[in-house]
Parts: sequence; structure tokens; C-alpha cells
Amino acid sequence: MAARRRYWLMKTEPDAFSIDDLERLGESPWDGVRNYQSRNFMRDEMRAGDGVLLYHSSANPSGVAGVARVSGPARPDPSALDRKSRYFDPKATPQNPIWVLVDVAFIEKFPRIVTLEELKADGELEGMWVRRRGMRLSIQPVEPAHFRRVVAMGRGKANLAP
DNA sequence: GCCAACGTTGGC
DNA sequence: GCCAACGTTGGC
Repeated sequence: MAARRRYWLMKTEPDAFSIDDLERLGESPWDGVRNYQSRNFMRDEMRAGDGVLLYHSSANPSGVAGVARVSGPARPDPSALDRKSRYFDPKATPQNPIWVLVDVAFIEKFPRIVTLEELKADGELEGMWVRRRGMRLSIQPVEPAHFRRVVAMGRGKANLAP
């Protein structure tokens, strides 16, 4: 039996890489993740086809900007081996690249940002990791019902009865 | 720009 | 293996 499709939230600083950049490119390697828990999610649990809420952090406002999908399995992150990259890690080697990435494909940009404030205020989104204080993980699992809810909010249906 | 939260590093 | 120092994240 095929593994069930999963859902994720992936953070990016729009000054560095935004939903518009992903839309323009169509697809992009999600490189530069340098946190072990986030890496493990990519390496061990992400599958092609998984849904992604693309979250703009350190933004005005911060929040979910659109939807993407995981378009390939985890593979070594070449930027860890690139001395000129800001993501270079001197401990990484071709034999032990340490860090991985997944490729991510654009699906849709919401007509508006679903702000962190809204995420925190919505009664149906209790338990979302991103609501937790001090939650810095750049890749977080999202429950299917939460994913659907945020997509509905982003498309402008935030006031649908619960 | 502040600072709380928290992951990583390194001395011991 | 402990834990203080340090660095980064990210909301505000």
C-alpha cells in the first residue's frame, strides 16, 4: 500500500526566496536547511506529491503565502560542499554530505497572506506547530485538516462556518 | 533593533 | 557528559 500523502509547512524569508520566485521558476531545490530535525523530516518522511504550505517568515506580514508540492525525494544538498555558498558546511563531504534537500514545485499563490495572527486565532487550527511560541523549525508537519483549512483561508474563504 | 527561545559548540 | 557561552531565528 502506498504511503499516505503528507502535508508540511516550509518557511522561507521572502527577501531571499519568495512564493513569487518559486512561481517564476516553477520548481526549485529547497537548499540551505541546516537543522537536524528539519533535515530528518525531508530525509525520512517527505515523499514526492506531499503538499506544502509555503510560509513567509521575517516578513510584513509573516504568514502562509501559497501552496507547493514536494516534487522529488530527498537528495544531498550540494550547497553544503560549495565553499562559496553561504550554506557551506566544512564538516560535509561527498561521502557524508550531512545535509539534504528536496525539490519543490509551485502550485498556487494565495490572493492574500494568511497571517500568523490569523493562524493563531483560528479555532480549527489548534495544535499547528507554527502557532507555538519560539517555534523555529523551518520544516514542520501539518495535519491534513489543517492544510485544507489554511488553503481555504488563503483562497478567501476564511469565514466559512466551522 | 530588541530580545526570547533554543540549537550548537567547546572547555572541562 | 555537563553546561556556559555563543549564534541564529523570527516575532514584534
